[in-house]
Amino acid sequence: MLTLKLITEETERVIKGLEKKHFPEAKIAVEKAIDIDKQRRDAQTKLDAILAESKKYAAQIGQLMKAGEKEKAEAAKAEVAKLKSVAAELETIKQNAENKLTVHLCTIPNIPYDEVPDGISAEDNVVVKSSLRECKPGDTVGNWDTVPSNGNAKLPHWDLAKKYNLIDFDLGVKITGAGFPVYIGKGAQLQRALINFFLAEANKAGYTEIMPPTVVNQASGYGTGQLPDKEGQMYHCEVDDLYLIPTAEVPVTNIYRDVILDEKDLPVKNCAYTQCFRREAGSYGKDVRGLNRLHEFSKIEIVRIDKPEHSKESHKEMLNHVEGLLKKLELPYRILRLCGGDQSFTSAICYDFEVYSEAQGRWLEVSSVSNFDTYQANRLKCRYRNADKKVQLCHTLNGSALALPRIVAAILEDNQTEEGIKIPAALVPYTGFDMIK
RNA sequence: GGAGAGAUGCUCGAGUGGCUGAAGAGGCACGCCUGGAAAGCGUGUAUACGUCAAAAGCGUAUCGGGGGUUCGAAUCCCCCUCUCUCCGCCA
Repeated sequence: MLTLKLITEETERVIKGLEKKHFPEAKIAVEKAIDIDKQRRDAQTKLDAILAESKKYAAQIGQLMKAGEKEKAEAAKAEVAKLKSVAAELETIKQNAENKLTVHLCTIPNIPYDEVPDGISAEDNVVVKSSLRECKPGDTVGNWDTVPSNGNAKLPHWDLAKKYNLIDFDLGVKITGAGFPVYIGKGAQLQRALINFFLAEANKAGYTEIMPPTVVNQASGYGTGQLPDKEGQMYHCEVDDLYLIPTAEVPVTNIYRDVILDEKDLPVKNCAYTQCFRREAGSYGKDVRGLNRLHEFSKIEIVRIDKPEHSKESHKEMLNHVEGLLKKLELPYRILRLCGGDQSFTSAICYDFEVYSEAQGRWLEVSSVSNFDTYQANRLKCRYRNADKKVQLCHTLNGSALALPRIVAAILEDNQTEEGIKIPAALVPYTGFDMIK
């Protein structure tokens, strides 16, 4: 959530930012936050004064009792009793205001950086780079050319998966349900190879590998912002009140919940492979066929915690890392800078990576690399002590590097030949085979 | 799952109702001392919120979390969480 300091000190900038994100009634929301905060502070100021007074009485009573002045002590007790009833009232007001404020702040999204382009929908996202052609300023998803055919990509991956017996979607339905595919033989090996490849690349780039739990408690869900609003998107184990993680971001970022880091420990660079679970309630149709949208999938996530003045540099490094992966996999890709309206609730700036699937005739999103500025850290209470010993909020960043299913889809579709499916050279040391026949 | 013990600051550890945000030790930082270092000596060493234009200062809260008793709680009571020991079960 946004800090109150930012909202009260830079109100206009916050409102403008929210408008860029096409958040409805930005001004009202901001004013409401300021108003509740004022109620909160008023209550605390009054409450503190009363508590201070009753503390003084309490100390006096102690002295009087020792001195044996019972009557005076009783009189003081009566005074405290009066103060206490007022204090209880103020305490309730303060608590209510605090709760209301937190709930309200959770409904206000992060504000975008200046570099974030204006725009409402995915059509307005700016294409900043592509492996297919030079990009000019002003290139957007909406005015992007159609991709020329490479001539050999005919079958979509769900047909290829069947043809080469790599993935059995029906078997997944039998065992669990739609969206839980069963990977078989070389299909399974390809998964394992990709996981190892992505982890090895991340390790090379200096990320510390973490293997976290894939089930988390409520506090963690709140920490990274999945709760309360995206509750319906997570699988919930009700008996134990635990949630299956939708991304490794949740457990890995929550390592730093309620933590004060030392400046010398920054940037923190972690990576993690986990299975990810998403209910994807309400998404059906052709866009979700095959591997395009699953309830369970594998993903390698990179997470960084950094000091504010270095986070943009960190973000750049993450973008380069992800781009490097796509280059090594020889997949046609493009990088989008998301516009204000299409950006996620919590990010200050976000780049999406898409790979082109010729057989499907569409771009598939394979990674999102975001800088959350202090938005997530504020909720997490992830802070660091700077050189002046002052405690301040960190910046948090994360990105997929990478999510497997759509990468698998693209590898299968884009590399299909008469002889079989060619495995990208960089991956062969990990698969142990260079063709799927 | 059953029985018992416990949870105090960066760490260890004292504290069973009254200036205790918390003794003492260690660590760390800074200063003195030294040719340099060690030792020694001195000083400092939580967070949040409020107040203030701001800093200083001051106020309030916090001894696993929540609630209660009391004029007053780290200390007493209740609930929860976690850790340890023993038993049971088990990859």
